[in-house]
Amino acid sequence: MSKSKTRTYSRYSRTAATLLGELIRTARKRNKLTMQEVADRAGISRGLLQRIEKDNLRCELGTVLEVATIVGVRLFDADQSTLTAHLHRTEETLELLPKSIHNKIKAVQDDF
Amino acid sequence: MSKSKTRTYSRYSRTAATLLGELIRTARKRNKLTMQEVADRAGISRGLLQRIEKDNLRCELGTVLEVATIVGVRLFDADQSTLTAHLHRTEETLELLPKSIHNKIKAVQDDF
DNA sequence: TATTAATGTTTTATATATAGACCATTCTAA
DNA sequence: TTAGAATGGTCTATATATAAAACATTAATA
Repeated sequence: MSKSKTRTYSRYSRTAATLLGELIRTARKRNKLTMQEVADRAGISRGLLQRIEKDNLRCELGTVLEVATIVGVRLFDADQSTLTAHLHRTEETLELLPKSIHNKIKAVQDDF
Repeated sequence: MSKSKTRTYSRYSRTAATLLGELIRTARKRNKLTMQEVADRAGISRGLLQRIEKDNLRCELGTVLEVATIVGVRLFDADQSTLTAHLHRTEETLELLPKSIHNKIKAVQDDF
């Protein structure tokens, strides 16, 4: 259950989500696509696309990514091959890092 | 209901989600943070963070953004002020575009 | 202006993500 | 090596996102 009703998001997350939604809407219009058309291609309802282009924090990441891909908005500003290469490098880096983190001292570092 | 059980995602979306998850995991380890610690800060369960760092297509966009922010992964590779500026520009662009798209000819353009 | 399509919005039933508990396994530090 | 902690995975109840339909409003084109 939890108090998920009161879940809040940081300002950065909210701004990022709003920007992503508006980028999607702009790209859709640039491509002269109807909301219904994009929704059909993405396999989602028009209502959901509505929310994605507005306050899209409470949507599945997968559907947002799918819609973004359809209208041509690239999350990482990179094409498939670049993305794959980036992925490989990240996996190599991950190999070098410890499998698990052990924290004896509960260091509170709210520096972000 | 729909056939959501069979929902599929494009390769680009899957790669992007995997990359995002691994970037989060890498950043978390770099910051010497336990999964439990990050989950607590984000206000989510450890199990959900597990999925976010793995196959995170079926998670809320908001929680993914929140976790990314906490460990220092920036979706748009930009800080708050840059993001806000970008948002304003996008909104100005949106103003110039037509409010609605009218498509008489159902042009099928699967060029992405 | 009139007509038609696109968009905005609400409601309800349903599918599904999430929390939380639990247990197994793997890793780290002593 | 071993003890404790972190991680991986499963299960169930619940909260919530989603689809679909309906209707109102707004905008585009003839």
